[in-house]
Amino acid sequence: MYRTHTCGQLKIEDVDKMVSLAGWVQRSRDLGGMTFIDLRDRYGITQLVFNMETDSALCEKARKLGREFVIRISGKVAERSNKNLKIPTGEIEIICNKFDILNASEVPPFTIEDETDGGDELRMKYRYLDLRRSVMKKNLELRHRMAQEVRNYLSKQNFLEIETPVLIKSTPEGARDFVVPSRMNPGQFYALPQSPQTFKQLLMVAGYDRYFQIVKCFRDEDLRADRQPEFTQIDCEMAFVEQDDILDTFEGLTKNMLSNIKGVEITEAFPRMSYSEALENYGNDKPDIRFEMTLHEISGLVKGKGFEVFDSAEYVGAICAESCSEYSRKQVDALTDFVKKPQIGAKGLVYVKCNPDGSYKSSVDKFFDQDALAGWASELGAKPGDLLLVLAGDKSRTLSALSELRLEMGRTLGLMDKTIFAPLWVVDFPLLEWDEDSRRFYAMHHPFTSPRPEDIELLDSDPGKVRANAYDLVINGVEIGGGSIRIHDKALQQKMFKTLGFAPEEAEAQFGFLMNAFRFGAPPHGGIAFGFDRLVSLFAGLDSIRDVIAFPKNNSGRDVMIDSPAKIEEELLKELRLRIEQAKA
RNA sequence: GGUGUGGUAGUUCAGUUUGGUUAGAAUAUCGGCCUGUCACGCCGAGGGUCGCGGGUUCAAGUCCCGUCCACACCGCCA
Repeated sequence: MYRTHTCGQLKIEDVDKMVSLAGWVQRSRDLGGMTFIDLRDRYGITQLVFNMETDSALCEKARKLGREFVIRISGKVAERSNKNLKIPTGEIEIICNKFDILNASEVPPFTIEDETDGGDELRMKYRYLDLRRSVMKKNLELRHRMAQEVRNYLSKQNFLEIETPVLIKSTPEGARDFVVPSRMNPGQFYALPQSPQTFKQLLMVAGYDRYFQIVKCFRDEDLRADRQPEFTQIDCEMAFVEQDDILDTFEGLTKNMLSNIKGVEITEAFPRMSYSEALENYGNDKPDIRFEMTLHEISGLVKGKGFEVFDSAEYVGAICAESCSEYSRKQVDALTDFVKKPQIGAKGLVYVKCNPDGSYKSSVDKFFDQDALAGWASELGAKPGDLLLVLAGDKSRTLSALSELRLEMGRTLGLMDKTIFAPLWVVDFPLLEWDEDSRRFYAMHHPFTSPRPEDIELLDSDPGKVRANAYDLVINGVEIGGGSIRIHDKALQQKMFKTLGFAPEEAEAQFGFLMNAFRFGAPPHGGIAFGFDRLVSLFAGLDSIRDVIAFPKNNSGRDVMIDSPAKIEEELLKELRLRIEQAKA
């Protein structure tokens, strides 16, 4: 037996017990006459003590132990004369009488501490060392507990966890697929699922009316801090339900998780906001409602005063930053630079300082008198001491720039408290999105999303106006999940494919399996999927999902630890009947 | 595909604006001293392809061009 206890286990009650422990040398403090060693395992840290007077040979040996050596020790638990109340085992130490080095360690390339000196790249390359740090351990423990909580909650609600295949087929629409060549079927490829979408719908047809799965999904698109090529979803589907049934069920799940994991009790119902409301008031479809500072259109108030920028703009909108009227020239310039960044894309920024004395000072005083500016302030509900920030231009770009500006101000003013959770449902998404490049409509959610019944007739006349039975769960400005009521009728599904520009044969070839299933009694159904990595990182208070994934990939989709993706043997290519076309020099 | 930031000791960074002596700090490592430390302390030492390639110059970490890598973002992500 390697050990009798773990390094987080022994307490003052265990004094005088003879124990053995195994773990890693976290740090040693060599005082000459005696040496202390912190021994670490998954469960904690226990201090070992070696004394020259008691056993000089053993103590000498202990002095030579380096960081991250794996050792096994035995000794007697003793009460410390100087207690360390900062750690759970700080009242005791082990007076060692024997130890073995199970494995020595080279000096690690970075320190294994909460505040490590290692940069991201190095931590990724030696991920197994990074994961030894207790902050990373906490993240993975949180992830585990959250997964358990999901399984418990949904199982109690009669959901069945059913696995779906990973080798499936590529379909048009949506993200790029990762593909896997088939050796037994030369020239043909499997695709990895972007989500188990069609399979869970087929499970509904099969009568498994409540399905869930914590499942890997794959999308071959460019990455971000919150996007990995492979990521995990809490994927669900329910039959014989309407939108409210799904929202209620997953609102329950979310509240339960917040309560049991974070100790955050939310008693009232999550607010529901339409997609168009979200755009008008927040400038995007995933509003962070931890703070107000909503967008206000003031086009009507500003036109026709001879200020060309406003007169020629499709949309003029503003936000009100509370208590910022004392902003210096430098601070306003910094905000102007912020909105003029290419990613934001505004041409400039107009400000109005609502001075504490009730007067107004703006960058457009030449065109607007005090009364006009007072009118703007009143529209935005601004008080003396506030600062109005105004952007103008074409509507969609200006809304999104105002949204970015609002978030920037929220960050600056400290309004984004990570311990507050502000969830809401965004509903009534458009069914379709026009794409200018390919001159056709695309499904905003996916091609199986049901239009709202009252909008179905618009499918022929004005497809862009059709609203979908689709919904997103947004928490603190992060899109945590989304779903929809699906089409369960063959004719409507065919009509949908037609609107998306699929020829009937094409639709049949790509999605015939689903439409065939709809011929045999498909129940009304719908579902939702939560981004599990995002949910965990939100609960952990992190901005990147990489720290809640044991072995993530970098910005370019590479795993720098195992160095993948990588070339494969010529022999293997041959077997797969694949030839690599060399990139042009 | 694009925009921005960065790449200097094992590591994290300063130094680059304005080219000029032997490229610094912290931390880690190694050696010495130290019997109650817990981020131990004190003394000392070693440690550099300034990402890579080219150019300008008497002289390049510093200026110019190219390139690679990392990170953040835009496009993209049903």
